[in-house]
Amino acid sequence: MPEGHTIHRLAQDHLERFGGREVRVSSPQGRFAESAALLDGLVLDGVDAHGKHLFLGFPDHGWVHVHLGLFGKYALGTAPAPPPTDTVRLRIAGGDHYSDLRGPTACELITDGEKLAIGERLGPDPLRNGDDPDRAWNRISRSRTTVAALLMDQKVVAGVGNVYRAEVLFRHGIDPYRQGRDLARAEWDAMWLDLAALMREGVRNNRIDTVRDEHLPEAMGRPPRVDDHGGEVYVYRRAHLPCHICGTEIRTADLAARNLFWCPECQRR
DNA sequence: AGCTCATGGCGAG
DNA sequence: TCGCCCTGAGCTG
Repeated sequence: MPEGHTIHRLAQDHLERFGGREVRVSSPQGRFAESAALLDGLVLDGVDAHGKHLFLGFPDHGWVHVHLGLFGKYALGTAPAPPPTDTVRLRIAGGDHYSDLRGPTACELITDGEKLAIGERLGPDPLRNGDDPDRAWNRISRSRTTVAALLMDQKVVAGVGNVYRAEVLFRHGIDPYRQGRDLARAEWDAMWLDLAALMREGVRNNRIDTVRDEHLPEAMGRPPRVDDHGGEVYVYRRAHLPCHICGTEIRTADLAARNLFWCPECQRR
């Protein structure tokens, strides 16, 4: 489930559970074992999240940089931690809690400078207070690339993934194939604000819900539905099903090696 | 038991 | 644009 909201939630959860505490750090799977040994017994003294990147800080040892990629998952739980299975790349344990990381694209010990460099190549993140949507607008407004591709480009906006992309375009009635330079300033400003609100709710609930109350199935006189990824959405993974608003068949296509979903009626050029 | 697919991203060409 | 890396769930047989 890793889009930006997942990472910010993980940062929050790690801070609450382990922040300011000595922690046991290990790598049952082995690929992070050397670094884990360096950190074992130290105090976790800071966390940060930017887009889909998570950073766990240790005094004088820099940061553990985690990127979940497509498959990475965290399992958080209360002590006693279960016997670690051989796919746990990173286990952190302390107090009454443990955290197991499996399948990440990145789990590496990095310096302050390396952390800064990662931040510098990322666009503004709707979940970071003070991040500036103008930086994204500068890219978008000059680009012939489709809005759908721009939204997934982490150098343009950090933290948006395939679900938020599809859903925010639907909520603003924007054809995913429109070029960035054909987007109006007001449209981008509205999408940015909406992303910030949706993703904050995503952090709170630890899932993605994008359907407005008045469009929920019950309000529309339909039975409640359970979506595959666990939230209420308009178009994501709803290929060939009727649009909740207009009944038109939701379309799907490949775009930059990812599945795109949209309603051709509600989202017109 | 084996296949396919998934909310990512990187480097080679 | 393609192939590749990471893991697990949900099929199929």
